[in-house]
Formats: sequence, C-alpha cells, structure tokens
Amino acid sequence: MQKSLPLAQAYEKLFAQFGPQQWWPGYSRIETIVGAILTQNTSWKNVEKALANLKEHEALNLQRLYDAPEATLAKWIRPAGYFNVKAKRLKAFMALVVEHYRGDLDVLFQLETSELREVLLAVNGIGPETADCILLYAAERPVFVVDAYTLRFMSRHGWLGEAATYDEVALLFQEQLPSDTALFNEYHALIVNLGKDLCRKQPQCDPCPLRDMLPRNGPYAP
DNA sequence: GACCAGGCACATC
DNA sequence: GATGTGCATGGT
Repeated sequence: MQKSLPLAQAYEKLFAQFGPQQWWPGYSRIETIVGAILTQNTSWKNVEKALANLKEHEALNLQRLYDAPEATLAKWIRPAGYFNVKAKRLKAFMALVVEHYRGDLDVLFQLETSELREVLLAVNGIGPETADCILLYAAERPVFVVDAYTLRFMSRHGWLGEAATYDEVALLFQEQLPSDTALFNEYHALIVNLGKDLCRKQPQCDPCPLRDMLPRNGPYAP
C-alpha cells in the first residue's frame, strides 16, 4: 500500500476549475467502444469524423461492423488515422462478441470486472488503456483509466515512483478514492483537460488550480 | 514543415 | 524485460 496522496483534494480543485466534462454523454455502448478503439493515439476531433461516417452508413452497430468488409470499414474510418490497423481491431472486437457472446453486449458484460478485462485484453488491438476505457465508459465499472496525461500528471506532482507500471498507477487511484464509476469518469477527463488546457499552454503552472500541490524542489517548482 | 493526438503489436537485442 | 518501429490523418 502506497502512502496516501491528495488525490481527492486534487479532484475537488480540478472539478471546481473546469466543471463536469461529461465524456461520451449519451453515446451508445457500441459507439463508446468504437470510439475507444479509434482514439488510440489520435485526437478526438478526428475520431468524431470517423464516427459520423459510420453513422452516415448506418454502420454503428455490432452486426453491421461485423459484416462490413475490412476495406470498406477502413474507408469509413479513414479520418481517424491508422485506418487499416483500426479496421482490423474493430472487426476483432465484433468477432469476439458475435462468435462467443451471441452478438449481445449484455452477455459479454455479464462477466465480472477482472474477467471481462482479461477477455478484452486478449483481443488483438485492445491494450490496457482501451480495455479500461471500455470497462469504465461502456460497461460502467469503477476502473481508473491511465493514459499519457495521467502519468504526466502523477509524476509532475511527485506522486509516482521511478518505475511505476500502468497497473500500479490505476491501483493507486482505485485504492485511494471511493469506488465510484462517475467519479473515475470525471477524474480521468479532468486530467486530460488539465493537460491539454493548462499544462500545454501554460507550462509555468500559473493559473493551474493545482500549482500549490507541486513539489517545492521538483523540476516544475516555480 | 515539424510536432502532436484520449495506443498497440511485433521484431529485435 | 526493455527498447525501437510501423501504423496515418488532421490540427496547431
């Protein structure tokens, strides 16, 4: 068990500054899953264009995505980049559900969280972050999504050991915060927003609501 | 014209 | 186990 970190206080400050982020508001589960795969190393704006194309072709459902030829799918998702690999990845996920879970997300999502995570990770093209995005945003499990922003956020505040792994960081959040899907949803989005909005544009941390939480002698100390 | 974006698989050492 | 590389579009 790690020492206690001010993660709850940081959340309060971020929420007070930025307000609710509402990631994937009112998106269907399949739309959320497709988005999670398409957004791999890709800006969300480009993903939205690809999702719009899929909608336009009425392809944003499990069976249509399963049935569509890979080349056609690649053409539809072109704006999201890496379209050939992502078309394969989408089809791999749809094949999992159609061929092993009766084509029904409800059946897949009956699995207990850690087992569901293992099943997702076994799909080619679904790694830890994508699996956790699906768990949190589509299956609504209290799982913390770790990404590049989260790692930056944690090490910037001196809250990470030398060689923290993905799973260790996720566990930090899950151990030190109440197990609350809505909280983890907002928190992850707030960290991403902080990284984009302030850390990038104002690297000196001036208007950052967390600037008084930076380590005094750290590399980012004022 | 670089550099980055809500990663992952695979090859190689 | 760690490190490097391919995958590709669109915005800044």
